[in-house]
Formats: sequence, C-alpha cells, structure tokens
Amino acid sequence: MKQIQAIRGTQDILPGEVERWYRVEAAAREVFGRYGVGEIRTPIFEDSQVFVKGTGETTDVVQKEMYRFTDLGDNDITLRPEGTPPVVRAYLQHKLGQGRSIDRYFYCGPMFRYERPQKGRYRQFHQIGVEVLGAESARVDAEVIAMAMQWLAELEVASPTLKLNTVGDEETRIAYREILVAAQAERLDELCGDCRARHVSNPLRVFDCKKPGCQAVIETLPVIQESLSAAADRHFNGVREALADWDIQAEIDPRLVRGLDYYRQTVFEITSSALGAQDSLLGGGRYDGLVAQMGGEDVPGVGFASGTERILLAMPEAPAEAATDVFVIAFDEGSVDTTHRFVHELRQAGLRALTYAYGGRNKRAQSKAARRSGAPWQLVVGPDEMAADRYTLRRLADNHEEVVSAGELPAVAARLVRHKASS
RNA sequence: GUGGCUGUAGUUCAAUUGGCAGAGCGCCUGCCUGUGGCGCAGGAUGUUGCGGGUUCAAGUCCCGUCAGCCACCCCA
Repeated sequence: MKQIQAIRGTQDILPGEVERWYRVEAAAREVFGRYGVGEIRTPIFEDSQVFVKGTGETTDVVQKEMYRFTDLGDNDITLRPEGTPPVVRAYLQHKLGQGRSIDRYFYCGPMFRYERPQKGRYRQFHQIGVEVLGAESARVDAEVIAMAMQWLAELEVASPTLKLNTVGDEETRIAYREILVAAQAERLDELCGDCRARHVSNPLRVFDCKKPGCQAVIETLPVIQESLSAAADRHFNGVREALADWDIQAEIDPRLVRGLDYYRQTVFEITSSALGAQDSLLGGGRYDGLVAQMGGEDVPGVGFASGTERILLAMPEAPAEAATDVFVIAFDEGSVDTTHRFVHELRQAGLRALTYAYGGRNKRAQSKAARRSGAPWQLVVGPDEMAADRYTLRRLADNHEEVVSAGELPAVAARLVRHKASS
C-alpha cells in the first residue's frame, strides 16, 4: 500500500521546530502589544465574495490561486488566501468601529494559495499580520512600519531591508493611469502577453514584470511620483519624515507595486538577502477605500502581512531549549517504583520531570535518554539511596550536588529549578 | 501554470562499464564501571519514493507518476 503523505505544499511542524514558531508568535504579541494592537481570530474559510471583493477580482490570487469550492449546502466557499479582507469583514459585521476612532488588530494563522511550492512558498503557509482601521495620518503608516521593523529586530532576522513607495491616492491614480496607459500604448508591441493584458486590466502591474523586454520598456515609463496630487505628496512626505525622525532607514523604490488591488498611497516591503528568490518577509501598505468597497463607511486602513515560514528561514538557528527540568534514572529493577513515584511528585510540584525506566531499559539507555532530554538536573534512584533515604540531585553542567530525603525532594527540586530559571 | 535538478536505513551519505544493497552517526541488548556524551561484544532497521518497461541481471538505462529543491510566475 502506498504510504499516505502530507498534501503537496503543506508540512508538519514537528517538536523541536515548533519552539521557533512560539518565539515568532510571542514576539509579535509582545511588540505589537506595545503599539496597542490586540489579536483577532477569524475563520479559515469565508464566503468567496470576501476575497473577490476585498482582494480584488483582477488579482492573480483571486483568479488562479484560491482554494475555492462549493460546500454541501451549495455555498461558494474559499480557504482564506490572505488576512485583510476577513478582518475588514469582521470589523463591519461586529460594528467594531463604533466608539473608538482607531482600531488595531493582528492576526496569526494559516493561509492557502494554490501555487507551485518552493522553499519559502507553500500552499498552506502562515501569516502574521496587522491592520489599523480608522486612521488617515501618515504617522500611523510610519508606526506600523516601525512596529514591523522592531519585531524583526527582536527576532534577529538577517539583514532586513525596508523598501517604500507610494501608489498615490484616487486623484493621483486617475491622472497617472491616463499618462501611463498612453506611454505603454506607444510601445505595446515590445511588451509580453501578460503585460499587454495588464495594460488593459491593471496597467500599474506591468511594473512587476521581470521579463527583459518589458524591463526595457518599464525603465522608460513615467513614475507615479511625478503625478502625485498635493494631498498624496504630503502624505508620502509625512511617512518619510516620521521614519527619518525615528532613525528608520527606508529605501525609496519608485517601482515597488503590490499585487493586491486595494493598496493606496503608502506601500512597503521588507526583504531579506538571506532568502533567495522568495525574499519578501513582509509586505503591506495603506488601503483607504477597502472598507467602503466591502460595504462599510469610508474608513481608512493601513497594515501588513508577514510570512512566518520566511521569517523563520531568515532567523538564526536557536539553541534547543531543554523541555525537561529533572530526569530520574532507576539504577536497577528494584528502584523503578520509587523512580516513577518521584517523577509523579515532581510533576505535582510543578516541575517538568521525565524518566525512561520502562520495560527493563538498562542504565545505559536511561542515561542516553537523560542526555537527549537536555534536562539540567539528574537524579539516580538505587538501593543505597532508598536504604539511607538520601538522594542526590546532580546538576550536570557543573556537578553541583544537593542531597535530600525522599520527603524533601519535590520542594528542594522546585527551589533549585526556579532559582536557575530566574538567574 | 512553464522549464530544469534530485529522490538509497531514523539521519548523513556510499555502491566502478548494469553484476550479492553498504558505512558513519543514531537506535536496541549484554558485559563493565554508583551517577558513563567511556570501553568491549552483539543486534535490528530498506518493496532503493511509487508504477511500468528493456535485460540473463536494474539503486544504476527508458517511460510514467508522486514529492522536494532551483529559476520563471506570484507573493508573504
């Protein structure tokens, strides 16, 4: 029979690896908390319209990457490919905007896109993202970026580079689109098929194309910065000034364009040179208009999404944290019952205790298991100890020993372990 | 969705022109040593990713398929 395996592009996160995930998530909660951002959890699947309307009908994500199906009740369902539209949907559904002018949320969880898997790109992948709704100030854009940078710094991510651009407000985009379409039309025959299609559907996306022929044309196309409305120009300068004021280096990239339709004004991306082709750790921007697009008031928004797998790839290998405090070894068969009783008592006392004295494992096997566990403390139970009621807790790192009776063991061990944890 | 590279024990990797599937580490047992990253002796583990084909003979050659990786694409 064929071995059943995980679906292509999905993976198991195993013990020993999951601890690094905890670290990323814990740092997110902690750093985001400093900015007043609280967690929101939305369903993993939604009505497909959430993404068709939110992410945008013309995007590749919606057109060819969604896990979209009809359920048994004949509903059009999609496994979420990104986090922003569901947050906006929840924001509207629960009328979260009432009472507060600025709402800040982060989410954390799996996303699904049907793409060809590669390192740093999976069909089920994980994102941690932030959405700030109800603020139009450029300072909030800068705060969101500062928060992302702070988080990556705490995670010791390798060489993060912030790239920043503006795609203009509505007024800018209407004016710029005309100029851009005209410029592209002049050299349409030099563009690839995809770009000729984008020229009609979404001319801004032509900037994403990496084909040499298109690159040659792109070099000559007018950039949006030259068409910025006064308001958009002021906003972008506001973001840049705030970042400069907080000593955050930003590389202005006039051709940075995001692939989702809802971005307006500020867009940014943080890449890492440690990653190869899929080098984007995190991307985001402002999405004024999305809330209205999804049926709400005209509420502005700004946020980002990060790829957890990619952050993990760019993070240093953490030294393994011991998952056990005390490992108890039975010297012989006659010591096994006492060994297990001690383990039980240590656990009752709040310690992480482990033994390997099962089914006649010899001392050698137990000793190896103790080493594998990484437990800083070891206790051997043998006939001599039991006869004298004197047991030795031994710290492997420096051979420090504490001799205790059976009755004192849990309390003494708890004190020793706590002392170590706090030092 | 396109093109390419790679799949051998738990793991890292060998296996000459097609010729008996192996090693290190890890794992298990015994001996030894009262607290062993020791020593000695022994042991287990594979439909060589899967399915076909060529051949006296396939880990090796051919076809298909699945998976991973690289580039494109896309994006976080």
